[in-house]
Amino acid sequence: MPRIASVLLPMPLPEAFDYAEPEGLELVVGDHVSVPLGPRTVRGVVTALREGAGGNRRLKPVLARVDDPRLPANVITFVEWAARYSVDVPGWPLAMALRGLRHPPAKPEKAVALTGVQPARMTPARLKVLAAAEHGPLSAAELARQAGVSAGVVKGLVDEGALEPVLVAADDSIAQPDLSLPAQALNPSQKAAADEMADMLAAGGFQAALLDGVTGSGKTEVYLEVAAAALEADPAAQVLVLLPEIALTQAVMGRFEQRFGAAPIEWHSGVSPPRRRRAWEAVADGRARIVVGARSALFLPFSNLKLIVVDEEHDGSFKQEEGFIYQARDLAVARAKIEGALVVLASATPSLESLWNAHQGRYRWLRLGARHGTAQLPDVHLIDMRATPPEPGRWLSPTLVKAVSLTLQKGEQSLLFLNRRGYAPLVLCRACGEKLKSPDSDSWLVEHRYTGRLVCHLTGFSMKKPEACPHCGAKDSLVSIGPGVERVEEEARYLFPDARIAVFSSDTVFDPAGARALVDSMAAGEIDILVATQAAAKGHNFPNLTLVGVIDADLSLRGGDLRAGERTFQLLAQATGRAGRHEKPGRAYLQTYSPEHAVLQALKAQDRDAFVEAEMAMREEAGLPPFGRLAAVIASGPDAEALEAYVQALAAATPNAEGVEVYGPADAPLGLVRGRRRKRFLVRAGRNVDLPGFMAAWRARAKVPNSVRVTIDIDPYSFL
DNA sequence: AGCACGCCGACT
DNA sequence: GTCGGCGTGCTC
Repeated sequence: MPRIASVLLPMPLPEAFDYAEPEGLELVVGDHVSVPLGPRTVRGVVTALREGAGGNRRLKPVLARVDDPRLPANVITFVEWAARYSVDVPGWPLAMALRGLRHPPAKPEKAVALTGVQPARMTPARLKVLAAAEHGPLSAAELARQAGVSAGVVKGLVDEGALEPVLVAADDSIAQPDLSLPAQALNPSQKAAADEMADMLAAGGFQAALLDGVTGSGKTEVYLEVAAAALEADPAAQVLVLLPEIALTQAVMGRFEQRFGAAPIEWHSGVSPPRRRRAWEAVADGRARIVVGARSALFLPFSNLKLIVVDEEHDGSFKQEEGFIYQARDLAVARAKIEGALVVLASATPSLESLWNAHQGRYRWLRLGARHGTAQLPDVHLIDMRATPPEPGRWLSPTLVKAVSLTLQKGEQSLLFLNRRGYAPLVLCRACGEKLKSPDSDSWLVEHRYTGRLVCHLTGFSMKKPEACPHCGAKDSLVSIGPGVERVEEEARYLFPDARIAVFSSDTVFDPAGARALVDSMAAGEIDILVATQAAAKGHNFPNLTLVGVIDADLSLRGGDLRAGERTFQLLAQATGRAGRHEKPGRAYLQTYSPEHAVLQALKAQDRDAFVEAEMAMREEAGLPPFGRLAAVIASGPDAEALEAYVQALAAATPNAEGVEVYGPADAPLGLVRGRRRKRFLVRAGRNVDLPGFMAAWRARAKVPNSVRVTIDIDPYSFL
C-alpha cells in the first residue's frame, strides 16, 4: 500500500500539501524533504503520513529526503498551534522553526595528520611540529602556530610523507554546563522560591510560575538555580531563557557562564548564519542544554525541553508586530504545555494578565522580598508642570534643574529619561501652520539634529531639513515643537556646561557592543548626566546613580491605548528603580501635567498593589484583557474605494456569535502609511470564546480584493 | 513566497 | 513588428 506524505512548506500556503511517498524512501514525520511545487523544487517538512493513493488526483512524489536533523514532533504540534492561535498560515511559524537551516552545514575541514613515516632529516622545528600533531589532526596553519614554526616546515613534512592531508569534521563541539560548580548563595526568600520551583519540576508535566520580585531582589539567581535543578534531574534536559532584547543577552549569558562554567547557546537576529546552523543542530540533537535568546528562540527544535524562563515577561518587545504576529510570552506558555515543561515568567512589574493568572491560581505566584541592605527604594516626587513650568522653549522644570545641580555637586550621577528619539517630534511652519509629514503617511517627521535630517520613525523615510516650508514656501519659518532626547541633551549642556553628558538612544547606540561601552562608561563614573530613551531603562546597575528625572511622565498615558497606564507604571518603576540601587538613597522626579492621575499617585506612593487594583477594576468594568479578549483586523490598500468596499462587505459578513462584539470599520489612527489607506476593526470577546476560530471564520466570509491586505492581530498591543 | 501567464509601451 | 513592464493567480 503506497503512502501519502503531508508536507508543510515554509511559505504562505493555507495548509500542508500532499505528496506520494516514493518506493523505498520510508519517510518519518519530521523529515526534511524536497518536493516539486509548480515549476520549482522547494524544501519542506513531513507533518503526517497516511496510507492511501492520491484519491481523485494523481499526487506528485516527494523527490528526496534532505539530510538535516529531524524536526521533533512537538515542534510540528507547536507550529500548527501557533498558526491557528495567530490566525495565520502554518508556513510562517514553520519558516521561523527552520531559520537555523538556511546556512549550509559546516563542511569537513582540511587538516594534516601523522602518518608514522619518519622524515629523512629531522630538525628541531620538525620535532616540534610532529609533537604538536600527536594530539590529533589540525589544520596546517594551526599546527604551525602551535609548534611555533613557519608554515613551510609543515609543508616540508607533508612533502616527505611524515604528515598527510586529511578531512576532519568541522569543530562543532558545544561547551557543556558543569553541574558540580557551587550554587549561588540565596537569601531565604530566593531559596523558598527556587525550592518551590524545583518541586514543581520534580512533579513533572506542564506547570507555570510567576516569579514576582522588585528590582534588585535577585530573580536571575533564582532561575539559575531552577535551571541547575532541571539539568541535574535529567541528564538530557534542556533549558530556554527568553529575553525581550538582544542587548540583555550578554549580561545573562555571562551569569550562566559564571554559574555553569560554560557559555549557553545564544540565539537572536544578531547571531551569524553559520553560528545559527550550529546552534540549531545542537538544540535538535540535544547537545545544547541551555539556550539564551530573543523571542524567536521559542521556535527552536528542542527535543527535551524542561524549563522555559521568560525574563522581564511584562516587556512589550515580546509582542512581535510584523509579519507573523505573536506574543512570545503567551506562546512560551503554550510551548511549555506541549512539552510538559515548567514555564517561569519573571518580572519586577508583571503584566496584568500574568498577575491575574497568578490571582486565579493558574500560575504559582512566587514573590521575592527586596534584598536586605541593597535595594533602597527611591523617594519619588511628582513635579506639577502647571505649578512650576520650565521657561518657554525649555523642558526641565526649575525643581528638576535644582535636583540635578545638587546631584552634580555631590559627585553623583543623574539619568534624564525621555522615551522619544531625536530632537523634536514635530516640525511645523509658523507661516502656514503646515505640519511636516512623511510622504504617503500620516505620521509626523521627527527632527534629528545630529544628522540634520527629518525622519519618519514609522516608515523610515528621511530628508534633509528644508530651508523653506515645502507647503507655502516661507523662509526660516519652520519651528521645532516638543522635546526629544537630543533637545534635552542640548538644554542640559547649556545648564550644566561643565558636566559630562551622554545620550543613550537607538541613534547613538546601535549594537550590543556600543551599549556595553556606554553602560561601562556610566558604571565607571565617566558620565555625570545620561540622557536616555527606553534603551537604558532596564537591566543595568549603576552604583553612583542617585537621581532619575522623568521628563514627560504623561507621555505614555496619552493615546487611548489600553495598556498605557500599565506601561507607564512599568517604565517608571524600571526607571526609578535605577536610582539608589546601592547604599546611596535615590530620588526620582517625575514631571507631569496630571499629578492626580492614579498611575502617578501609585508611583509616588510606590504602591504597585494599589495601581494594579485600580487598573484591574477599570479593565473588568470595560471587559478588557485579562477579563476579555481583543483582536484587531487591519485592512490596508492603495485603492481607497476597493478598501472601503471590502471593509463594508466584511462588516456585513460579521458572524453572529455569543459574547463577541465587533467595532468598526474605522479609519486607523494612522490612516495613511506608505500610500496605503488603513481601516480597522476591533473585536472584543469573552474569555471563553474561541477568538482565533471566530476571526478565521469571519475572514473567510468576505473575498479579499487583491489590492487589499488584511492582517489579524490577536491580543493587539499597538493601537495604531 | 516564487514563478508563469498575460496583456500594453519603447526598441534592437 | 518584438522585448519586457509587473498585475493576477496557482502551487499537492
